[in-house]
Amino acid sequence: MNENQKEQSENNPKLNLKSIAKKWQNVWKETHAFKVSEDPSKKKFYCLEMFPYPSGKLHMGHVRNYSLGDSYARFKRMQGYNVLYPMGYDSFGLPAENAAIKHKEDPEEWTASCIAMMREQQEQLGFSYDWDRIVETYKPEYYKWNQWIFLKFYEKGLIYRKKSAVNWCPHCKTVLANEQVIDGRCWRCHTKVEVKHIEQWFLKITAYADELLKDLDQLDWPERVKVMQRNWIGRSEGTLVNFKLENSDKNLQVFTTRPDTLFGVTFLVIAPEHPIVPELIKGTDKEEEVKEFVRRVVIEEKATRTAEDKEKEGIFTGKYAVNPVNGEKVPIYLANFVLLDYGTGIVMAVPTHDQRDFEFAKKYNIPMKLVIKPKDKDLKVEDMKEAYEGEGVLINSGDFNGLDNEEAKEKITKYLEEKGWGKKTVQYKLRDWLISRQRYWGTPIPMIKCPKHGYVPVPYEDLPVLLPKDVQFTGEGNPLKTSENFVKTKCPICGEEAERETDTMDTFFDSSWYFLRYTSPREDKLPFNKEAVKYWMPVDQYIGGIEHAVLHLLYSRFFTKALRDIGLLDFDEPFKRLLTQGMVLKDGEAMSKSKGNVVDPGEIIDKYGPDTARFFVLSAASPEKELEWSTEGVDKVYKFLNKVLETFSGLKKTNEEINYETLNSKEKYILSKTHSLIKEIAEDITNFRTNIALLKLTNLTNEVIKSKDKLSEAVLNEVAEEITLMLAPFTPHMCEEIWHDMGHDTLISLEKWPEQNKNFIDEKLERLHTIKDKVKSDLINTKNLVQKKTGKSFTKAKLIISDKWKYELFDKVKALLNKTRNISEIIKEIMADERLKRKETSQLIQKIVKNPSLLIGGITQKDEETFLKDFEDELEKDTKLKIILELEQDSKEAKAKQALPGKPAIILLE
RNA sequence: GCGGGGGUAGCAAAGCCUGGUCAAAUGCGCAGGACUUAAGAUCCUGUCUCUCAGUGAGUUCCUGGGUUCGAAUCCCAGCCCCCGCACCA
Repeated sequence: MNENQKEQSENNPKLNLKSIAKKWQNVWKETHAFKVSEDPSKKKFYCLEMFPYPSGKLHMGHVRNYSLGDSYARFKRMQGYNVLYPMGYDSFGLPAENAAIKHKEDPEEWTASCIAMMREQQEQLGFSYDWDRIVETYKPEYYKWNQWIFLKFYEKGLIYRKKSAVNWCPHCKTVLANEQVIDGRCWRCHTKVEVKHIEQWFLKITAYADELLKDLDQLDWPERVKVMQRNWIGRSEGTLVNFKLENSDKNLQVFTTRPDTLFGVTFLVIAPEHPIVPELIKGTDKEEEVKEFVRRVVIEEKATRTAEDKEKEGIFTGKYAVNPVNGEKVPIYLANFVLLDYGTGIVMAVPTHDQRDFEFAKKYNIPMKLVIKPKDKDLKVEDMKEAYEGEGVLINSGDFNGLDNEEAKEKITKYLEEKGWGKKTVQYKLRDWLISRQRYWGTPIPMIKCPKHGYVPVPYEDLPVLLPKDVQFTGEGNPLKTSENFVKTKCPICGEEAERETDTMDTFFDSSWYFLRYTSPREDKLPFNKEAVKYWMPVDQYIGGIEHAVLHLLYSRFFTKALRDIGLLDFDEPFKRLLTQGMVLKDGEAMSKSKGNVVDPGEIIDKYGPDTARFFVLSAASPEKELEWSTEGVDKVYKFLNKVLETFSGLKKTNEEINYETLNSKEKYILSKTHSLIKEIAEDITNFRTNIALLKLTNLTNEVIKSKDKLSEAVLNEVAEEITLMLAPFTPHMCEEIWHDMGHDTLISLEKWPEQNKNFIDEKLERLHTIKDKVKSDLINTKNLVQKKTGKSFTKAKLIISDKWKYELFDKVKALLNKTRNISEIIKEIMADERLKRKETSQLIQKIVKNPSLLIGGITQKDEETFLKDFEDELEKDTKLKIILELEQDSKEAKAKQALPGKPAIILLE
């Protein structure tokens, strides 16, 4: 488009991608086009995007996420599904509170205004949400149900309070869940996390560890997300073994996955912060020394203690334990590499068969004992440079000698169980979910602390416990503590003076069930309406970032299971299918303010309109992969869309029946291609090959536009209509405009996906046209080349489509086909003939056998002729050469030739 | 270490599941042409190597083997890259 045209199209409101967007957004709004309700007569589809934290402005990641979701929802709607496609805001959290501290703003107002801004941008992009179902977690009508669920979980014993070492972020001034600590740092601000020992509220997610693990198998999720969850849950089977403390009747219980090495234990190691340590060393001459060690190691930050390259360090306690199976006396050590919160916090060490124990034993000169011998060689303790962790046969293991070590694991465990010295067990890495937060902007935990009755739940009828307004934001301590009205209350049991819990809930609590709320957002008797949930849930397609692989996605699964066990749900998993979309990059890096490479969606919408932004973001990369932002790419899309709008909006709606027999080959070809695509595109969208779908559509559209003069009105209208329908999920505003212009009075957004007419599909013709392009370029090349070389100019060219050896082949295959249908046999037979031994031979045979009609001419004579005629015209135009097509009339050859047109020979004539 | 995903032309990126229409879509880059006073835009063509007035030949999809009439595609082994988890006993 040149400047003039550009101006024209921008001045002409009809052709302006921006102004039509507004227009159709208003129409959708006024007609409540995307409002849905439960309709048992229709199949439902629940399409969900991870709801945003309302920071006020959309970033490209949001645009990508929602463009994917919206096109999917729109596509499903066109396929006839009753589509639930909602939006909401995860609107509790620190930024609002920080704004309050910094700028003295009211968190509620601040949040509301951020939501308003964000929503406006979402509306500008034309997403087809049912805005009547908006869910905002900071509103009492939502968080009331957080509290309700909290109380239900509490009743069920899924919530408890305990004192433990917790992760404390000094920057956010709150505790964090394990899932929120990444590499020893806060997930939000990346500050190094410290350890604090305080009493906090926990959610018993570990009660569901096994089910959370097992049910992963039934989910249609990206493998890597499932793997991350599996790792996080970290199930391992092993054995608990009791070692007697020497000169005492105390037991030291260890967890091991290698009971087969039990006879090789030469020492025990205890986590330094283990509660047994003080009594163990009390009154011994090692007491001071050990205490000093514990102080040093435990005070060290969590992050560095568990770092990979951290050197193993330990200290002997002076005490011994007794190995139950052989009565051996083994020394007890403390060491920094043993973790209190995994297993029992006490480890049996077998230096010969565990690398860590090996290193530790070397460093502290502890003896070693070999108990497993590899099958193919002998080992000697003195020669060992590292532990032998492989398979083998047991030695030095009493009655178990000679057993295969895998077998020994079971036998030894069984033996321990019989003797009462140990038992089989399962360990998880998953820890209970700490949900207390010492911050203001969250759901108040509905508990009251009575001096007499301890923690007492707030009665259901008193919900919600509202966030007070009269609080001080000082940046120090929990603001809730500053509201006397809030803190001071009466005990629900005795009516005496009591204090409210001032901790609030982790915001991940809010997001763990919001998808249920969407099904019945105004329900006021329960968190959600059971019937509505029954109709809509589970979510059929969930779309969001990978960063929630073990946070939100794990918590929501847990909530679903827990709510099921309370009797509110009757399914096990919330999200059937998950797409984790890739990041949006600029210059190979994630967009960030500090790098200054942020592209603001607002500006893009302003400049190019929403359809361009959506189309680009969907077409530039496959959804799971990273997307590199490209200004030129956006320009190209913009031009393409303008071209489509310009060309298609001049057309009329289809009212003529197409008389297929009378069509020329170009028309048949375009029809065939369009109708093939109807199915292909639907499949591509379903499988999130969105970029491929758009690529195919672009190619087809360009082809149609290019050859529109060769198409009859009926065909052009028909094809344009179908293409517009197929583009509608992606560029809905433009398509509404075109649809309307064509003379339809319906909304294209609510139209049906086009139906494939199989009669229009002609694969051979499509092939023919592919070959045509090659022939054309060959001819032009040859002409240019020859003219250059010879200095002569040519006015005529003769094309000969013939392939002598193929005819021979055809005859032979035909003869053989009477005998057998076995491809291999036919091929072998024919390959025996030297004259026919060619690269393509076997391919041709395959084709013939699969489709014997080729032998009597697959494409009709008429097709061939119309095709060639078209072709002739086109060639002449492009090459300024008169083409003489030589059709050999000998029936057999002609038929073969028609069936399989090869690359023709070119003869130029002066 | 455990687990996941990859390695395709100058680059980016399809194809692989379901082997043959694959010298391999598409985009970028590069080259040539058309249109233009020119630039831009647009359109057309080419872009592994050789050959070339004639349907051509050779060598390719990380490497090496295998299956098959036929392999980018299936199987085995190896090399390399990216990502997640990790002193979890």
